[in-house]
Amino acid sequence: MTEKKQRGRAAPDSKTPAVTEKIAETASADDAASNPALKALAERLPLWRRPGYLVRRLHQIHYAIFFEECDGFGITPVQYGLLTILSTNPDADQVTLANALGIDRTNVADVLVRLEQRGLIARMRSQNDRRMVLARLTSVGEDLVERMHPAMAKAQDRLLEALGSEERDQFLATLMRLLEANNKYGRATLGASKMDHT
Amino acid sequence: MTEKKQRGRAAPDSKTPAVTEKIAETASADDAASNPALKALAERLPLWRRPGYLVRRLHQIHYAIFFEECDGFGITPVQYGLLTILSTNPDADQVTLANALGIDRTNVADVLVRLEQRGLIARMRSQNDRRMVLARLTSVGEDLVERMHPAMAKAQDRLLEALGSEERDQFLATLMRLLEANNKYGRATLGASKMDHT
DNA sequence: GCTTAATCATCAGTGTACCGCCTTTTATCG
DNA sequence: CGATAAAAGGCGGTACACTGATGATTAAGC
Repeated sequence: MTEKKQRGRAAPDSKTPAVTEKIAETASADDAASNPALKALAERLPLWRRPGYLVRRLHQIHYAIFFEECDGFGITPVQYGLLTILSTNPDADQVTLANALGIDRTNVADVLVRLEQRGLIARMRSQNDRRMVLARLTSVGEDLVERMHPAMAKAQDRLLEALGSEERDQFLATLMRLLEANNKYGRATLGASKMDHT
Repeated sequence: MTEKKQRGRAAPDSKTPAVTEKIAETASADDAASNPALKALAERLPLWRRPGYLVRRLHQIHYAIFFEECDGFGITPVQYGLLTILSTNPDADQVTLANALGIDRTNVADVLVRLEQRGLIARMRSQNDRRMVLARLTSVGEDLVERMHPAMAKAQDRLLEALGSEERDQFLATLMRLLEANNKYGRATLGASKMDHT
């Protein structure tokens, strides 16, 4: 029955099993509530033991902390990441930026539009290769990157402040190891190592 | 022109410097490219050393792996998380679900609508408290939770398969520690511990 | 009982993130 | 040189994630 993809990922024709009949509020409803097989499954691998779930939660917490520290700048973590890359790699095209940031190229375009509207970056077609649109910081953008850096750094610190320095280092090392081992997923393959981040 | 909020989030009045003037494509552009102060900042705390950035990347990788393993089911990680909670807590209202999942209540409503359209859950107003909308799995939903569980579990394993068992345990322990220490962010305060997840 | 406050759901709006398809431009091959 | 392939950007669509505001219902205080 295929059930197709979800989440914009493909799914040009998500018809799904075509079941829309409401449950009868009667009969089997109660069995449903206490299905022992399901309970056993959920207990064997509960939410809070699924690494993917934990990582998603931590990601959201970082967002919250970031906004707490960086309120007033009106910049999101992704936007600041993009600005950071532009600060060391001016005149980068969107594919390069996507690889460096590890996000999708269409998403990079979206973010760039917002940053351009705010006057933080400027975009123009490359003269060498007229397919490419190059982006660079404006002086306003440079200024903002600099002024906002302490707040951003504070947010990074706060995310891990519950850990001892040893555990923190270990955690970061493991994170980097995982990223390196899985650096093949998504439309953007994370080519950060190709840039001068050394 | 105020530049409004970002990302819907707070910032009740983040007016930011209110700059929208485009750069003149002339003059100071080249200085921008090689601003030494910015380069120093970026080198002091590059992207790949920012825990928030690393966590975001890992989160995305989990998504990619999840879809690889669970393709054909058309279920996202969040959707499966919600179904998992419903499998042990039938007839939960949306606020309870939001707290258990650690996501926003409006988001829970969105996800529930999609799951209902696919016939995996049923929703109805509570008779005791007519403000609440209760959700429960349909038999189709129960079936899917069960059939999909191995693929989901495989995705969880694959995320950490690059680690040795000791490092994996350490990583999970640290993740849980961080979540516990930061269990106060976001509109959902993560009341998972209040539910029967033990 | 009536006013007020709290709670739950929903709507509108913004931002991130991804996919598939299409057009333009460049590179490549015969 | 002309056809074809490859690369870059853009568009439309879907799913998450959260804020703020509004309306309905319940609970609390008088």
